[in-house]
Amino acid sequence: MKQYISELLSQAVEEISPNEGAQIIATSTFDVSAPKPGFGDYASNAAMVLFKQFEKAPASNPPALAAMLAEVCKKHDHQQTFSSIESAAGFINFTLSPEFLDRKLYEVIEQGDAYGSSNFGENQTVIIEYFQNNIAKPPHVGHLRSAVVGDALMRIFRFAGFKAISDTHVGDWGTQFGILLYAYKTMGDKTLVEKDPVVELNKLYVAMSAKIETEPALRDNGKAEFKKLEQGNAENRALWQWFIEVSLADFERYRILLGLLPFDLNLGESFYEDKMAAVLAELTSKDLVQTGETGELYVDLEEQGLGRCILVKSDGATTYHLRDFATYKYRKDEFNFYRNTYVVDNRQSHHFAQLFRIMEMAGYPAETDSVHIDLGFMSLPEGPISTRKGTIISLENLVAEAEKRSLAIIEQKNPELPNKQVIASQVARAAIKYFDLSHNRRTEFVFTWDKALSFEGNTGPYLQYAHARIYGILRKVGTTVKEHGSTEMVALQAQELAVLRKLNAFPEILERVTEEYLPNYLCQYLFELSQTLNTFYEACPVSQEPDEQIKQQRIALVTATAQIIKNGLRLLGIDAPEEM
RNA sequence: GCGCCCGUAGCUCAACGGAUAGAGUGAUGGUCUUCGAAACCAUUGAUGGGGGUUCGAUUCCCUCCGGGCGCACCA
Repeated sequence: MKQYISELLSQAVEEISPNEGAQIIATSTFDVSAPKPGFGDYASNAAMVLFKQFEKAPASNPPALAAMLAEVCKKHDHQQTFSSIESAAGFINFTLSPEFLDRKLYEVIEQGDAYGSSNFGENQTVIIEYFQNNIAKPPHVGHLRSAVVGDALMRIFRFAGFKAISDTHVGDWGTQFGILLYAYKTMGDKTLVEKDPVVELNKLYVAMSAKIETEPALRDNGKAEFKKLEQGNAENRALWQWFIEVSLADFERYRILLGLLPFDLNLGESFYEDKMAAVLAELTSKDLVQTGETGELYVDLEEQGLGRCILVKSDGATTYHLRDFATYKYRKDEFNFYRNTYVVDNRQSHHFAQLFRIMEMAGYPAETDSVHIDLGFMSLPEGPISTRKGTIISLENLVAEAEKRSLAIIEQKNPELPNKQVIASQVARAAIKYFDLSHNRRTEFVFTWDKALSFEGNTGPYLQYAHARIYGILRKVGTTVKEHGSTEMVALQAQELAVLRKLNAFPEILERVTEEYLPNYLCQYLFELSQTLNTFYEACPVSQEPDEQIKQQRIALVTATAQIIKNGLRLLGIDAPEEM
């Protein structure tokens, strides 16, 4: 639609100014965007932007030019897509006609679950790395954002015609595993660990970290254990393998608990173990690597304000930087990606800036083909989340608490509901996930139970409720939508038009999400759609509407709305129950 | 010291350089014998300070104030 409007406008400019028009269109850009309510469905700033480009302006000022352009556009809108094209304060506002919106309505119904999907992505590959868990650490509420944002992006990118590939990039390598090995060997109890592996291993790691704090020399023992692991020591390898096994099984449990898509790849950092030497050699051959005072190898980025980036420590062990270089290269070679993305909190911005910069210096287009989808990180009222200090809220507790609260509400509001448990868990997950998804992903926020588990206002359950109410109506009327054109179109109420306008915007919203990696746009849209819908049926009866034609039209309207809410929620990884 | 992010209503958050800065929550008042009150309606209230660029700035630039994060051998 924006494309169509741009063409109308370009054509109009050329017509108004036969001499300069074509040239100006070729060299300038103007916007077509969705304005605030009251200014039509689309608005363009073409008149204001283009006015000063003219040597001999066809009008005396931008508003006058806007008026001229609006007139010409109207003349060329042969399909009568718009009921009005008007200029106001220099803008040109396009209002979609009820006939167009009505056709759109049936398009939604016909396409059903596929409505909003596109081949926008042209099957290009997008790698999305998220939910980066560490071996031997239970995921907690701080991992939630990466998980739900990454999961939503996966779904949205696939829907938009990209080939999206997920990778958890499991943390299974590095000094911390040396520390864990050292802890297990000196303090571990095998039978205890076998009972509840991840929790017990985490306890060991926490305990050793505390010891190191008071006795820093112990750290070297941990580093030595990692060195042994890296050099292939059999005992360390076996233990490490065991840690990975139990941890991966545990992560799978969490994935299901949160209702996330299965992961395509779980390539741990250790996967790149044999791929680091080649990258190091490549960077060295490109003259990027220097040797430091104690023998460490690094890339100097001081001049670019990015400090130094250590690749190999003075004890010969590799760093995660080097592993990330190998990761980039592996992904590039293996998948020839269009975009390589990392859904990681913004404390790692510096790391990714270094990574992308160095790859650029080595001749890869990393600063354009890779994106750090940075997240503001979550803290608790008592301060930052800290595994060491034990101030963590486990995902299990979070989900359990949410289910408890949602079940209590169901008991109170809809005690006759069948499958209460199932619905309660769908509603609970909706509340938790939507809470994270609805914030701009960069926003830092403080987690509080009551906010994260709210069921009223701009929340996941609000959207589910709007959806379930529509199904309530459809159950009541007992008929489905008649074929388009089987009844005459009747004049629409303001509230009906408001809903139709919203329906039309869905595909454009999805496009924006893929351009900016911001799922909160979709949340905002679905919330506004649901609000518009709620307002609509406060004013317009459906099942009790006496006029059969109006009734049919409204059935189509709510059916299409339910479809979009359902599609939208699905893209966010949220279930849309028909009753709740 | 250097770098990145942020500052919007009492609170929590939106706003692709665009028009009258939107929601939620809270508070107050109203709406269920009429399709589901997890809802709806009404009232309330905000861009940290100062410069600049622009026809137009919450948005871009500079500066000050305030907050968060990172910066050479953790990941």
